[in-house]
Amino acid sequence: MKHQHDQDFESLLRDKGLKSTPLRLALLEILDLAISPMTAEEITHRLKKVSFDRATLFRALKTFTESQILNTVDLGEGFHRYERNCELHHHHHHIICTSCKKIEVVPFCVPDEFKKFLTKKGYRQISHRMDFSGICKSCT
Amino acid sequence: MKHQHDQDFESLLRDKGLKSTPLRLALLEILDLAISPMTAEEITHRLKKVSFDRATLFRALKTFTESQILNTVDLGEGFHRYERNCELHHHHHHIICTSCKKIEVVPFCVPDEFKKFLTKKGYRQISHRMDFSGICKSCT
DNA sequence: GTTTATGCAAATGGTTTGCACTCGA
DNA sequence: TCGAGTGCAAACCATTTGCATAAAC
Repeated sequence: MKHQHDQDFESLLRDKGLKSTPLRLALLEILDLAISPMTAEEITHRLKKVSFDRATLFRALKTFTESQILNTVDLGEGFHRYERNCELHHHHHHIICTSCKKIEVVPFCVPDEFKKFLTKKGYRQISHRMDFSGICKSCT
Repeated sequence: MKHQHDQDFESLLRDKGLKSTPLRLALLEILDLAISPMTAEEITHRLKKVSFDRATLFRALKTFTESQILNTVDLGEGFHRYERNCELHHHHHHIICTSCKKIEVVPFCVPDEFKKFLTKKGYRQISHRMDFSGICKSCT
């Protein structure tokens, strides 16, 4: 499985009705390779090559999230993280090490019964958030 | 089951090594009666009778959370909510209606296997967050 | 009399917005 | 060309902090 090229990113943007710009392509390149969800600041550091404005970055992150190109991840750190949202890498949850901040994907999701229960209670369009934290092996 | 009185709150504070002040007592009174976790703003409204400063409120909320008198709740709204943390009302999770913002407690928690799995992976002091959102019956 | 809590004012930090300009399609 | 995307500067908003004063124990 090889990485997507700029060309793929361009068609991705086109499919979503978004214009292709240097910042957006660079953003997709970085996030496509990321193993863990990245903060705006981490992204900024990796974007040194491309000139861009902070506001533009946040606008792009927001637009991409709305277009389902990215997921905005909240791990209770006081800021957001962003990750690619593609078929290879769909809905999942994380655990973050409270010491070294390493983030891993966790291989389970909220049990179906929970959703069923809430549906019976009359809730529609239910979604959930779940994340874990702890001290990882290396930090023990 | 009757509500705690100021006197009980005073001993609660004493037990935690905290000083008893008008604001703190008023805060405990309000939160002890609250059915859902409240925002700092909601609390401020209910505190009209007592004069206090915003910074002091946040300091009290922080102190109380550190002393386990309160839980700080994050439902991804962009601000925090606070709720009493007592034996009658321990660890639990919420669902918030995305339309009317009503919050309910949900009668389940993350399965034990999840924690076991993460423990086997080498994680210690694991904690979790889980919350739901959806459109409630009344808002359908 | 100490220690801790409070008020005031100013700062913080992530994120957003208004507006004029620029660039991609 | 024409609307979407960008840069700049300023605003936002929940929360925090420094510091001097005041209240609790």
